[in-house]
Amino acid sequence: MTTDLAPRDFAALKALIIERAAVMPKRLTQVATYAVENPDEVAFGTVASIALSADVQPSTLVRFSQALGYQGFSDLQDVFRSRLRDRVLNYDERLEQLRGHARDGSKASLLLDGFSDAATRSLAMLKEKIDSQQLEKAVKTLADGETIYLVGLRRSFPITSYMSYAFGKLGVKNMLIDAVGGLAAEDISFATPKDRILAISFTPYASETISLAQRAAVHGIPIIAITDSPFSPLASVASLWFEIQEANFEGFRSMAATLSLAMTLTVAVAEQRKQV
Amino acid sequence: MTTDLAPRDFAALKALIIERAAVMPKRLTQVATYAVENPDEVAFGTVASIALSADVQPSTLVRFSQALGYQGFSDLQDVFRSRLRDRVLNYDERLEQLRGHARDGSKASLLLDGFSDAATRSLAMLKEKIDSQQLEKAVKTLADGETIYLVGLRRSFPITSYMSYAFGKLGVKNMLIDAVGGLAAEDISFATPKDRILAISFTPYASETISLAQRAAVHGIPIIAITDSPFSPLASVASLWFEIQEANFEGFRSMAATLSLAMTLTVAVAEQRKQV
DNA sequence: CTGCATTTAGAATAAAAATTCCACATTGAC
DNA sequence: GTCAATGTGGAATTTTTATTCTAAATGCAG
Repeated sequence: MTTDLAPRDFAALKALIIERAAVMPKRLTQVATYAVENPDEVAFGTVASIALSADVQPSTLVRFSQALGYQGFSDLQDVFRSRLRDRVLNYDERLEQLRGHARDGSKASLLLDGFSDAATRSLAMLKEKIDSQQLEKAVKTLADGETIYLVGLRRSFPITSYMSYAFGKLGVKNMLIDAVGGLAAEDISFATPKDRILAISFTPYASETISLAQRAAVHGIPIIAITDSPFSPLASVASLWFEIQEANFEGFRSMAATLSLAMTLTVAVAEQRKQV
Repeated sequence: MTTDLAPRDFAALKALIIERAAVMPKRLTQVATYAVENPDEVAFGTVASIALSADVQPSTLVRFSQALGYQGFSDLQDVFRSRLRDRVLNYDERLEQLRGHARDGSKASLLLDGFSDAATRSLAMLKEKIDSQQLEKAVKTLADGETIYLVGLRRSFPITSYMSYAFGKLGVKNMLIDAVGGLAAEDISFATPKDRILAISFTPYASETISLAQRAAVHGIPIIAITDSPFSPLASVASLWFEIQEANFEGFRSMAATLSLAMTLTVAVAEQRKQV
């Protein structure tokens, strides 16, 4: 029984099990059937619990694993777990792969690959995370107001500045808050509960953004926030917030997902206003 | 420590963690954040592996679990595992949900899909179009200079403003040219052939960007350009230029590819400068 | 049926994991 | 600054879990 078999990914393992099941002794066939039909159980269970539920002895599971070329049951279980893990992301491996490329390609094109890869990943996550009802609600809230104040500094500033530009083109009254000359606080002091605030901030949260949002919340101005964690100080003051996790590469976070969401909000709000 | 808390389903648990995180001691907050951000890791890992990756002691994980009303870590882990188990079972359900979405035709989520699709497409094209040698050359040119002037208005301004921010963080001398107070022309008049210009412009080309670039070209200042066509007025004055075609949706062009290229240039230039 | 090889059950053992405990550190009230 | 209360790190302990081993059972060729 050589160990040169033992696939590391679930699809290959499943194929192997099905193929080998036919020529295995009785109890091992039983395990094979059980494993293919209850992969979740195999992924999460213990040797004892699976043995019980598949109606075999614990040792049979170990023998089964070894018959397939694995070192023991735990080894085989890893593959079953990877199936559940990979569904979402598996990016360390891909990053490693990217590093591998480094040798042939130039340093800069490696970076380009990395950054666009991170962006693609971010976009994929975005689709999964954003709830359409919440999105709808945010659009309505923003469209119902008068002036939309756009608050975002540092890394988030490109986003708000884009929104300001697009809103301008689309005829939506807005005010871009920037820190030039420390005027931020004054700019926003004109805001009333009829207005709306769109605040964007990611770790490490810019203190100006946070304090601005807090002040606005006290005055009863509705805040829509885009941030990266439920623990963000923005989440607690916002009337509604979106969580966006941007993939990062070499410590630089993508902005692709945030930008897509920002464009969506911008266009949707403009269209909503037109209809009224 | 009453046990009347301790939710059995993941959604409730997540909500509880988020709520309680604020009033928990330091290390427990740390675990809370980690758990919310890495639910897969918590589902699959062992106390030891999770502790390592969350940078706490194993015992902290147990204390955390108990603080939430669970008997121990294993008890809490069960709930994290249920999330992955359910996801597989809910597969059909989710598909149904998706169909539902289509029917109610949430306008905003259609937009979101459209914009993120466009972004993904742009990124795919980017990888094909950019030549690594040219990229390398652009990096070298920019890194060799003194001050890098970043020129981009309107739709391109978010890009240059991001670069300016990132260059600042990375210690690369740069000057962001914006149109505030019409100072653009003056700002750039200080530039010498030792400096570099990075100009970004897409149709319809902002006239200020073009004229600025032309003036700089006359003074012999090397220009690296990012634009969308060989016929762009930027292409003819630049010493080296990249063509980027951004996919668009409803007339709004993505910026994902441009941004990825911008990040690449930024980081690559900073690294190059460090080496010298 | 007899003898040999393979398979199996179940207990024994080894390994790994979770949990507890306690000394030390930190925080906040006075 | 001192004290008490609370929180923390790390080792010790307990529990759970995987693996190995052996005797018995089963199947199969002759």
